[in-house]
Amino acid sequence: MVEEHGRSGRPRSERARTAVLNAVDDLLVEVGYAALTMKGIAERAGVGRQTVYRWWSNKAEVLYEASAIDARKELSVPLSGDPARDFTAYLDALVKFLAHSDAGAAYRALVGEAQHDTAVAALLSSGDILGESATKVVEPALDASGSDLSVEQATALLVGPPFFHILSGRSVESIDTRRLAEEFTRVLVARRRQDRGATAGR
Amino acid sequence: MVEEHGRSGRPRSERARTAVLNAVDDLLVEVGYAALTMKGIAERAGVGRQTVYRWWSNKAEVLYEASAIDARKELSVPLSGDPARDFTAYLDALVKFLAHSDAGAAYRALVGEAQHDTAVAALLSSGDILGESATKVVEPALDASGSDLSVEQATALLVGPPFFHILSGRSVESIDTRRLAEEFTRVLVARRRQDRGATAGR
Amino acid sequence: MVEEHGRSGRPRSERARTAVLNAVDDLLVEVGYAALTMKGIAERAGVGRQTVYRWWSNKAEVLYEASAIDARKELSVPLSGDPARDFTAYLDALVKFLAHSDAGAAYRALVGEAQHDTAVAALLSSGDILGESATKVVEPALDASGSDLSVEQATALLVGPPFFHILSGRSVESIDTRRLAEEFTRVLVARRRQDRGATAGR
Amino acid sequence: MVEEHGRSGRPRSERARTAVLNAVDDLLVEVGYAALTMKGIAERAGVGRQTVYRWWSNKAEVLYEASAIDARKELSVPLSGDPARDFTAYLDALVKFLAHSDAGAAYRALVGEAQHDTAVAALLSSGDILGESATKVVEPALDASGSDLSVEQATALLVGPPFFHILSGRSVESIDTRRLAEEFTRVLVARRRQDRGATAGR
DNA sequence: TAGTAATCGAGACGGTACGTCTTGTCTTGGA
DNA sequence: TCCAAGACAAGACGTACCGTCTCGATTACTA
Repeated sequence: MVEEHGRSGRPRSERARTAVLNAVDDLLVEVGYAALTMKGIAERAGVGRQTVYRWWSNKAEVLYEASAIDARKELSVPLSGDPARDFTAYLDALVKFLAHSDAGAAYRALVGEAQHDTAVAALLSSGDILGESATKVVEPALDASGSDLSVEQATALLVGPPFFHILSGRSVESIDTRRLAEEFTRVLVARRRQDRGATAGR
Repeated sequence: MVEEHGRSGRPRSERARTAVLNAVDDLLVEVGYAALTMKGIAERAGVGRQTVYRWWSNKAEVLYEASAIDARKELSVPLSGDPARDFTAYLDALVKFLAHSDAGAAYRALVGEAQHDTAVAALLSSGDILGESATKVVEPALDASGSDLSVEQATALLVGPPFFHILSGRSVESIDTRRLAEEFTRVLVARRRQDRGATAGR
Repeated sequence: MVEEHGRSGRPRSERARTAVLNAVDDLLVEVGYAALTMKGIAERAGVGRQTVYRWWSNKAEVLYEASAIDARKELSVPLSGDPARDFTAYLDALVKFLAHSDAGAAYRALVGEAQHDTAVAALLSSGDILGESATKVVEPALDASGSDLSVEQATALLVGPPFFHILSGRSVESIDTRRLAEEFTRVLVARRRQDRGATAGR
Repeated sequence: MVEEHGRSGRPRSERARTAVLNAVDDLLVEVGYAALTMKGIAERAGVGRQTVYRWWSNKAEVLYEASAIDARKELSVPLSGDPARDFTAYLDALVKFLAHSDAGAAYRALVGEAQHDTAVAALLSSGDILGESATKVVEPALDASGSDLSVEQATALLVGPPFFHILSGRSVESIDTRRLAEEFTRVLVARRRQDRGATAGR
């Protein structure tokens, strides 16, 4: 990929860009999301404030760019071919991400902000980190199962319970990922067995 | 319970209290959570700022007190005795609450804030609105089903999918509450049929 | 003197009155005039705020009542009959009062406040502490000298120089009270010698 | 002197500076010193509060900068060479300044504040407006007279009486500047006549 | 090689919420 | 009627951050 920018003028400083992203990473851990400010980011990065505003319009955007790669990495699990095993592995990764990782804390903060800031909501929708990662695990099994659930519905069934558990402040220890994976598997399979019958009334 | 206040001194003004709660209700709808400020609340209520700070330590507390009653009311559904029907009714109420009501918008904002503010997290935990309302619907059916799921696990299975769907910004229309209720019912029942067998490997 | 008050009702509490005056005395020394507040006075005195406001309308009034007696005492010097000696004694007392005593600090603060608060100005005029004390020393000598200066003019000549010196922040050490007394004496005497002559042109 | 600012960064706005100084001038006349607030100054000047605080630490500093130039101008009198005439002219200017001018009201307020605020006291000492202006009139005559009074002592003798008169709230009309100038002249001269003699006892 | 133009760091700008403080008034129960 | 306690509406305090702006100083591409 060739280096290209709007024609002439000084090119964007890669040094400044990475300094900002690192500063956000550090500050999120040190002071938390609430105390994270554009001013603080710029000062920590040793960068002018205008430079931050030039490339990101608010702290959510910086944070998103700074944590999205880590998030995707942490939510990526190798597929074994055994659905139940893969679901369990994914749920383990998901719980670890949401409840214990820095990138997960950033993600939770962004989801929180998105509840009352449409710009942040759009940002999160543009790269649906949780949805994409879950889809990779769910889609193959869903196709094989013959279930009539949409991928979206299926991922919500898989991701929803632990997501709710953690975001609503319940204890992480009481999440039984193996059991959740089992129940999810059963839902997919059950659907196949009842092709003609139970859902006829709908 | 007798009206009692710390012995001497002017008693708390009920007029001021309700003015503040009403102001918060109004302002949330008018300007949104982000633009909701303690200063703005006080001014709208025609109340001194000190008076607001005296009884609530931040906007989350005021908002919680102002919306909790509405929230509980909106999430309360009469039980018919037919689990599947009750689950559907509850999920309908839940979706309507989370996605369309003012109290639900307040609740989502508070859940968001709780992700990076432990005080708000504690506040929400102190009166677990979603958990309590779901428990009323889930517990009777769970007891009758003989399933070994804990109430907490079961409510997460019921509430999690739509909760995730809405908070992660997916379209509300694609939520099929009847289908979710069905699957949830199946999970409870399935467990009973397999008392000896499927879960033995755990 | 008989205890009298407006007819019926609870009589004024002498305990509260002295507690307030003592509190003001203490607080002036401890925190200074700027940090002296009606609230602070009431709390320090263990008295309701309304009680303070009932009897004094602002901190200047309380301070005036609390320090006027001390002030008068500190500025009262016994007359010897020798004008120069009496003037020196008075000036010594004046300098000590203005520059070093607590009552003097209170007086200076009140004079300061009087520059932009007519209520305080009226309060100070009502009991002209400096004028009265100076008059006691100046008037006898003035009468004896036969000078045509008014008492007011003469006191200003005596009190003015050290008053200006201290209130304008000059070093107290450079005040030579003996010399000031001498010059003042000379002014009184000189006037007599020139009854016919120098002032004819006026 | 070259315009220099700390190297980089946006330079100080002269527009904001003069707007603040003008606002203070106006507000002092309109609302008085007591009701003069940093908030009010900023709003009147159409300037952010931070901008005011950035360059002046309290209202006294702003007021000092805003009125010092006027004060110096009002207290500057041309010298005729005739001491008595110059003293009278100076005293007239002084009385007019202290009792009737806006800059004088500001000065009196600052002197008042200085009685209980060491920062203001230091500010006034740093540019001794009254002392400097008086010195210009006193020093030449003092040198010529051969009196052993220090300049400081002599200025206190000249300035003190009207200063005391006005700041202690006495009527301005009863100040006889011609007479005060005469007496002051006499003090200087008297000293010369008694080089050997009267002061020997000291 | 000079000119053009967008970048960079720094930091002042107008604006506004923060949470605290004091003001002077009011409303209790008790003396 | 007074008193202590303390809540009330009002509004200034000094600080923090917002997003914009204006500097001088780089750093490329373009002519």
